[in-house]
Amino acid sequence: MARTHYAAELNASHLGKTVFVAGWVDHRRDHGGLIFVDVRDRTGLVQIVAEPGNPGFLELDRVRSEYVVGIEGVVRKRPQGMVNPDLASGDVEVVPVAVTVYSTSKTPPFNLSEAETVDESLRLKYRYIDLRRPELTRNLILRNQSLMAIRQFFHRNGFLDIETPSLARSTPEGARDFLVPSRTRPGAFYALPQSPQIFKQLLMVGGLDRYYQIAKAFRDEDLRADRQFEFTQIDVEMSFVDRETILSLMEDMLRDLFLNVLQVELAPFVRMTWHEAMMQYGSDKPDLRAGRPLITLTQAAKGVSWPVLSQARHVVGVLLNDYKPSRKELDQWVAMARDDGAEGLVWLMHEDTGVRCSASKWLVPQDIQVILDAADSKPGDTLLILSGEDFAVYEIAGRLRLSLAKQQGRIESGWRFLWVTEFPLFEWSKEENRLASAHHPFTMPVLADLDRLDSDPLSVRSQAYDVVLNGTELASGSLRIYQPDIQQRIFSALGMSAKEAQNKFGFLLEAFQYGAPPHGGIAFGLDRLLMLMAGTESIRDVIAFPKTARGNDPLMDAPSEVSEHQLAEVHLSLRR
RNA sequence: GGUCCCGUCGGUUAGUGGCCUAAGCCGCCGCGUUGUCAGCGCGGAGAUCAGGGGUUCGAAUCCCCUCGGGACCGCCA
Repeated sequence: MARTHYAAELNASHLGKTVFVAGWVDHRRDHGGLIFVDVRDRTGLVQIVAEPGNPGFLELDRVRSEYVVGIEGVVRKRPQGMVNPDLASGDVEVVPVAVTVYSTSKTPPFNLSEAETVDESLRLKYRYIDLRRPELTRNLILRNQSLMAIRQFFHRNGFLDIETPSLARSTPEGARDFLVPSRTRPGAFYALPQSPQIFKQLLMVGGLDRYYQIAKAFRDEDLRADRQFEFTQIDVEMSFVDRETILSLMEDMLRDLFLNVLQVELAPFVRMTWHEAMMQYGSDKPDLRAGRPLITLTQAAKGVSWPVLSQARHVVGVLLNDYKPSRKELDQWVAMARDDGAEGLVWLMHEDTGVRCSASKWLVPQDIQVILDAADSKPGDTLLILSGEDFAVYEIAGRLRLSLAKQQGRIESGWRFLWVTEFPLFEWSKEENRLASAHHPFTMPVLADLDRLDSDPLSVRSQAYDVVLNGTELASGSLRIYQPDIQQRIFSALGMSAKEAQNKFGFLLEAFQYGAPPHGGIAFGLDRLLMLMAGTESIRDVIAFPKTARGNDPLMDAPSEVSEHQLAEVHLSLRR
């Protein structure tokens, strides 16, 4: 006999029907003459009840937690007062006609009901048990619903789902590659793609026009709560479009996703340039939920008598509306700012009767008034001020703003999406002592900035954009370079000789000589997006079989050693 | 590569130099229980205190190393 209903589907509409439910024993309650068994499947629970003389009584008497059972039985209404409002099927129960025990189970290594507190590596080792928990089951169902909605959206909009290789070529720039030794070409290696970036650009040259893929990407960098070695991207590329078309389409995609899966209507996304984001939030991924933006006080401070403020190139304020901190908190914040690299932190407590200020020795009342006015501070507010020569004071102020909001529970709820645009094209790599691409080397510069490519490359803006949600970077994209000459100039700005560029990206430069369309795209971190949608703290909660923070898989015990024979086949020997 | 935290019955916690023959709760096993749903009652089993080395009359407890786990910094175009 086969399953006729899922557990949580059963309700008063099935009264009197004979059904077949199957699943795992969640819990057994034995009253001697009366046995209750909760059967669990991926939808939830249903209660089975049997009295002595019931044809399934002896089987139900011997089942234990996590046994696998199939129950044919009749749905009946629970007696008066015995309804369980916490269960979807709580109005009814099933009286067995026949009970089959398919599998027994050893005592589970941890209690499913208190798994939240159990060491995660143990749960990963027994992931197949952990997955039976409603929370994880729900996350994987959410993942499936999301994938379906996303695929349908792209299908409706004329995109082609095209697969790209997992065995690719190692490329310079970017993250550390996962290498795969070649058997057929001794001493050579494939690399697992850090993203399908180059392939999707070649698809545009190939005329496929609108491409998307739910693709695995691989980066051999240290893991974090929101980072795994391998992760899933929603990868998109389009030809013959302007930036606006891409941004509004992707906004539609997310709106469609949230409406379909979470029944949430998203507000239009906020837009700001990278420069605005840095000035207002000290971050390229602002969390708009964490209170008001930073306040630039540089101009106002010019007039005060204290050189620490008046002479500083940057003076930034964090205003806490209607908050009166304790002395201990103030000291803690000063220490926090110092630890973060600030030279100091000045605080002003704006009270009805006057102002208390940590720098009252140096600031006359008139100075203080000028600053409070510039910050639009009202009595009851507290103003924190950082100053310095380096633009980094904005970043320090931004982190302070965020951690204070968290500390004080001032993070608002909601889905605060925004676009950050016009990122710098380059950033300075201290490690390699050269320019590096901020996004990737195929990003189109703002053409008006191109004449500064040699004289002031760090000021060159790019036509790149990010989607940010609640302080998390969800997606990154750009219009791409499709002109070989511009691409060559970028490579050389990155310190790559023409010969080197030819050697590493010759195939791409060559492709662009055979008719490259203008194109651009974006890639979303699907796991992070799902993590936020599921309301969890780690992307491991939305991945069926994740790895630990050190990149181990406790379930398969990967990575593992391999035999000498296997090594020899791929022409490797281990260094001692 | 770095900083910090953690490792005690199957799970989760207590124990921070002698009172530890290592305690509680959940789970497990046995008996009893006809309306439970975190079932209840009674009884029982279960721990070389992650591993190794050291200090000490004496170590779960202090020190060192290794292994494993977590968070963060670096890194993640």
